Amino acid sequence: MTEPEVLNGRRARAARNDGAILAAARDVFVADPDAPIGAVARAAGVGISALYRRYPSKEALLATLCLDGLRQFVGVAEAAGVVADPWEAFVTFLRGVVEADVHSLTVYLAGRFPTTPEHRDVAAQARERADGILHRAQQAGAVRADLESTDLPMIYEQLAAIRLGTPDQIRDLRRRYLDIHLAGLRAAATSFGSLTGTAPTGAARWYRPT
Amino acid sequence: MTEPEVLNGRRARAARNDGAILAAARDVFVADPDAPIGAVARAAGVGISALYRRYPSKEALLATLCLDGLRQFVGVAEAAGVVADPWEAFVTFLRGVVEADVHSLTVYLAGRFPTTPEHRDVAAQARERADGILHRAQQAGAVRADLESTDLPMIYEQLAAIRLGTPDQIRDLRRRYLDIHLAGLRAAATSFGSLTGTAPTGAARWYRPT
DNA sequence: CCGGAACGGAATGGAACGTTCCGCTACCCT
DNA sequence: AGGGTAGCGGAACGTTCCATTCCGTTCCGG
Repeated sequence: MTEPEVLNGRRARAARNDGAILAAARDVFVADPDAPIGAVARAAGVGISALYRRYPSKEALLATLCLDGLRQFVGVAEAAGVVADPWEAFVTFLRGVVEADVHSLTVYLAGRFPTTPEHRDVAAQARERADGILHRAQQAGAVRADLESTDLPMIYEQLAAIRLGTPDQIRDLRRRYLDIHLAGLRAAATSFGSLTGTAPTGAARWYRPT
Repeated sequence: MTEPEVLNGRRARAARNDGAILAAARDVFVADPDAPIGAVARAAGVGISALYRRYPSKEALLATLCLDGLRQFVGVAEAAGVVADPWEAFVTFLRGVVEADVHSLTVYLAGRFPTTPEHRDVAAQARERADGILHRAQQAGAVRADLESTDLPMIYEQLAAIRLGTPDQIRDLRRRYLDIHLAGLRAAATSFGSLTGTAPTGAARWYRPT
């Protein structure tokens, strides 16, 4: 990059499009994983060619988006990991995941494109971080002991299913219902009764039934 | 119906198909509201003609299914309403709604066909019954007071989003996560903090963004 | 033994969508 | 100054999918 900040004209526009397309794709596919690619172009304010110049196919775009989501997930977990109080770390983590709607970018999109080893690597990292935060909170006696780590994705899934109204309303509602989940997840809530049934097995999650 | 039980031959088969088609439609559309109508025929073990003989269009079938779902919802609420203990009534009600997957038949399907006044009537009845059960539990000090009646559909929605594995596994998982919700909904859980944000407005629920 | 109710499944018509392609613009480099 | 081309908009193409229609067949009821 020679003269990075004075990029104007054609190149500048292209650089801006890079970001605009990714952001638009994120918004569109989070709202509807089956959205047509033309919708992404429209949302980004560009033509279809601008998409295909950057990604060889829809699948490639989805794969990129998903990988970004996984990395963001790891970032959220890292940020929450440094919170001193185990319960607060757990809460910060869950809020972060829900806020960034990272679940809609990862599990929701998985199964719609061929996953790469890199996806699996980052996903494994993500799982590890999340498990650490959960176990710490459980050993501190803050989170109920009968919660398993594979329960967490189910909680994201439930909150990601809230899709009512504008993005702002969605965010507020998800916060509201995360409050309810959190109240039910505290160790003290175990006195109301233990969880019935068993948590899902981890392997089953990475595909979607058609 | 002359000789109702001795119906054999053509008529008997037709009568059986009536039920088989509805049951198959229920299963198929609960699993995927966008399923093609051919999938229903296959699941029912009949040809497409058998469907179109009974329903003039896919929309009509969906409308019937939805109305059935609403009626079932009212039935569940009635059954729960007679439980003496307010908290137990509330739990019975929620468990019934989740068990029957009534939400997937009503709100999930709404917006995919033109609703009739009858739909609205039964839906209003359903809302009324549900509100009664909730308010009774709240006035008895069993359910947290900051829960609104429009929060309930959001809880169904979250649980209906759990679609992992076989129908049996789905049922078990939903029970498991309903346990967490219930723990968070008890009045005692208010001590962990009040709910943030506001419940959705009722009007917004009866359409789905495309 | 005939009329038609009930049905299976192929045929039809149309809509949606991923991808390709064509032509244009305006910037870069010499 | 001006050719070469990166970048792009959007029409066109070919395919897939699906609701609905249609036709031939079967077999009950009278």
